[in-house]
Amino acid sequence: MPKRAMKFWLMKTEPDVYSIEDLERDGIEPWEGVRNYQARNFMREMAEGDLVIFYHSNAKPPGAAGVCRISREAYPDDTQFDTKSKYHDPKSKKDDPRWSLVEVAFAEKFAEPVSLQALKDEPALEGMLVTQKGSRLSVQPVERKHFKRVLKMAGAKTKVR
DNA sequence: GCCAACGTTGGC
DNA sequence: GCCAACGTTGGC
Repeated sequence: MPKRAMKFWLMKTEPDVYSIEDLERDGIEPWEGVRNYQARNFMREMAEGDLVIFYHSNAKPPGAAGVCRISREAYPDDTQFDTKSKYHDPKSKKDDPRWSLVEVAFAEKFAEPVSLQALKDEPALEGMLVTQKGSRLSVQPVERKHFKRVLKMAGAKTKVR
């Protein structure tokens, strides 16, 4: 079977909790704690090699901080069964896990983050979910043309054809 | 710290 | 199934 075409995503994180610098240090990180069905469903669509804009929310300023890629496709998030975890979900069943995670691998940290304001000000990014008011979704699909534009704005090393 | 947006929960 | 109450996200 041929591999499906690469897809593009955006994942949000608060840099106080987990930043692009943390990922640069760690190399690979299991993306624990997503507890939103829409975000979970997008993670389940991800395949190894997909590229992700690493987005800093609740930052000064908020914006795109770098790039990572999916290094392992979705599997059950163990923290849902851990009563000591803040991500514990008492309603999730071992034989039918409710929450999944993917693993992401560091690709690059932008020399300068591309701020949310800059994303909003770029006409070529019209329609990009993250620029829309009230968009709270922490895992989002990104159109190829939008992804490429963000890379260009960042002067990124990562190249997409 | 405020608050708009929006997802989830639970009573009915 | 409706919807009010509540909780969370995340920009500002």
